[in-house]
Amino acid sequence: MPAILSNQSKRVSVLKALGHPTRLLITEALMHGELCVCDLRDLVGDDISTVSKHLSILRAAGVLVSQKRGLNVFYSLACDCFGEFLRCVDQVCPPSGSSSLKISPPDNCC
Amino acid sequence: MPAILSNQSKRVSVLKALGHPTRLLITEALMHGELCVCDLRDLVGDDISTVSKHLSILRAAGVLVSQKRGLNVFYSLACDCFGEFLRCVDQVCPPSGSSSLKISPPDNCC
DNA sequence: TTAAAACTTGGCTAATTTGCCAAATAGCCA
DNA sequence: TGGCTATTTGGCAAATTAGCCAAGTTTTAA
Repeated sequence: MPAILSNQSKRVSVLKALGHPTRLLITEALMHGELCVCDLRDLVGDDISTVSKHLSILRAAGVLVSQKRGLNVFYSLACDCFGEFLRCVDQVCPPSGSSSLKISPPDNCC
Repeated sequence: MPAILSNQSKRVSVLKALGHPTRLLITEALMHGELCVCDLRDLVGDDISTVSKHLSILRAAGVLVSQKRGLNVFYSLACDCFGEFLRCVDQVCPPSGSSSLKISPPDNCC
């Protein structure tokens, strides 16, 4: 991976990293504070090597940071704005109906 | 696809839909107003069937809505908050260095 | 040192996603 | 109607991603 990513590529990395159920779950869990890899493995239930790979994707995207203490590696959110971010995601939302043609002006959204 | 998606699944759909360079490009282009499929094909340069599939992913995720007028189908953002959303994405960002261990408190982020 | 625990990495197969071409559909106009 | 344009859908091969096991690394502690 190149050291310098365009702003566009950075955005895509962040979005892609978070666009996976396990990785979103992990990231949401970390809103309450740092956790080590085995805590997260217990949370998601996958093999620990799978969890570790998810974590490295999130860290490479800049969503998480890690800190090694003793035998454990603790992961935490790289910034505090993740809650607001999720609210933003929820606002980019489907209008109450389905995903069909626009009929009325966007309703409950934003 | 089930009619009712959990909030979690909806978030993942939105993030996954936007986590692709072409789809992010399309969505950003639509911040300036609606465009039809062939406008978007000219913008991204892929085959029109590829563009159409990207658009249906974005629509299924609720990011875009479409409106057919005559021969054309015009796509536009489902809500106005996409600019703010992008600002949010940019805040969930890598600290200036690389993706390594946490050394100093998160700096330029948030 | 040896062992053990906590992670990460390598390697592999299965599943998913991408993107093209060709064919189908829908709407407009002569 | 028939032809033309715009778009969607089906189907396929190539590329990417996911997730498991096994092996390697790092740190602690006996």
